[in-house]
Amino acid sequence: MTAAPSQANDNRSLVRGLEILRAFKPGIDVLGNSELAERTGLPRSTISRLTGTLVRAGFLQHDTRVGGYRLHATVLALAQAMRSGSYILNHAHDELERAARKLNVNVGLAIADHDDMIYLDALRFGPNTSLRKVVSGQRVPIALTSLGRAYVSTQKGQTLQDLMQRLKTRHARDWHRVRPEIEHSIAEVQESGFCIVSWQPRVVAIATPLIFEHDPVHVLNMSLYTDLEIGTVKKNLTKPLMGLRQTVLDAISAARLA
Amino acid sequence: MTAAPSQANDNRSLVRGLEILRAFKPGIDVLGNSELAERTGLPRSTISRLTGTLVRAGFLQHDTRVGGYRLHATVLALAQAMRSGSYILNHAHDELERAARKLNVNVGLAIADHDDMIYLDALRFGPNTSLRKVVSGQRVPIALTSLGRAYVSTQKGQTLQDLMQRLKTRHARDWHRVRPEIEHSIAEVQESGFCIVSWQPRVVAIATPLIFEHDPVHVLNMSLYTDLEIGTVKKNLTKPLMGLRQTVLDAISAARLA
DNA sequence: TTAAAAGTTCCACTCAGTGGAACCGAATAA
DNA sequence: TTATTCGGTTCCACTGAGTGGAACTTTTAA
Repeated sequence: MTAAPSQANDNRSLVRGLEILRAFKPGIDVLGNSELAERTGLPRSTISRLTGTLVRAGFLQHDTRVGGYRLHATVLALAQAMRSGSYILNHAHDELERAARKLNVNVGLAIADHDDMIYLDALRFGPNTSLRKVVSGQRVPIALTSLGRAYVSTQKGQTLQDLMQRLKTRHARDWHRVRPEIEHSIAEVQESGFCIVSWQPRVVAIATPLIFEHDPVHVLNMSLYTDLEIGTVKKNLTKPLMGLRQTVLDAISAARLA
Repeated sequence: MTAAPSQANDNRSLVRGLEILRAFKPGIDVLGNSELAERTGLPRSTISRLTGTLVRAGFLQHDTRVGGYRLHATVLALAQAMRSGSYILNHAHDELERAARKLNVNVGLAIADHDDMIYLDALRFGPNTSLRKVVSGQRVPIALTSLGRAYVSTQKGQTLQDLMQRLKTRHARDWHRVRPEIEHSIAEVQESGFCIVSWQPRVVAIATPLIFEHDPVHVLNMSLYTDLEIGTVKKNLTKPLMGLRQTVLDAISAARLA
């Protein structure tokens, strides 16, 4: 998994504790001490002590049924704090929702983390179009998604080199295929401001970066299940996406003046 | 704020790092190093090192505009992992949603943390009844809410003593008023399985605890904005709440057999 | 019952982390 | 302009917090 870049003069125990937390992902709900020891490569005694601390601090809970740890609700409170503090998200949300409803497509806003993009907000429509589900916090790989590639296109110089290097090591197996795709997307963005990717069958996604002076790059996307040709989707979604992009940018710069 | 119970042989740096993260809450979006130093009582140099590590680990981001730190999207991913791993939440959610829609009231599921309850799930109806908002991760005080008091009613012996002590120190100022209220709620739950509280004007809430063998106590609640007398609300919501409670319990024990 | 696995506790060693002080740089005041 | 304050980082000598191997305990599996 994501090779921990840990280095420099980082606080060792803190990094290790956070590493333990990050070992939990959707699908990996419960982890025992020895499992954690395996994953992190740390001695069992060390893990035992750290998990103890994490439990007392309210970040993990012990599930006696299965004899392992789970994330505790404290992380929900943190997430809530994060979301409520992101003014970009706050000012964009209503517009995203409006667009999603109107066009009946999935609309998302994401930000980069390591070699993933993380959704800050995602409005999803299932097969039954009226059902709406809001997902945030989901990770998707930078290298394979429109979201991620739109992000890559905003990077340059050494940062870009480093990023590409990370992507290469993560997708070593099929880098020969992925790399030109990424480069194609970059060109696409530079030319027209967005890129289109279909990384899962029947799902087509289109994304455009939002660049702010003092904030990290955000990326906006739309996606849908469809049998249509990618070209047709492009024709249909380009204007809405770029329109939404402008709306969001306006809303935010307007909010800046208050 | 919540007096850190830190003690035992906890890993010091880890506790401190987590403490920094927990310093962010809704309304406190940005914190600089010196502000953090003040809040935590740690020397500035120590804070500086820890925040550095937290940034490199992806839990904080530096906002150059205001010269401070914000929580980073990694915590969203953690929250997502936590939610998707909570089988109680997963099996309850659809039922909560159904009930909320049908009755047009707010429905929530929460769990205890220190002297707060944290919503795992909360389906909210604004003044315009069709608008639905899903909030999770919100904290509400145990001592003042139906949610919290229903939780207190499930504790006993030393655990209860400790909890009450914590509540007392937190609400020292009006403990003389709060304490009998809590005790009233406890009696209410023991007698009829739920309690009713109105801790904000025009908001009445009713809550009932869900107890599982190997899992922490969860609490289910319903609430609404109303001008009705509390007795009327009680009459209207008791059956729905206890019904929902049973439905959820059934759904979960059914899921256990799979 | 025995064997294996998971978890905790112990303890001597040592280096990771600490925090005071000095230093830097930006913003504000004079 | 220069002085001052404030927030932040870096330095460094000190030391006890944290480490990890080994021993021990508990649980699970066979």
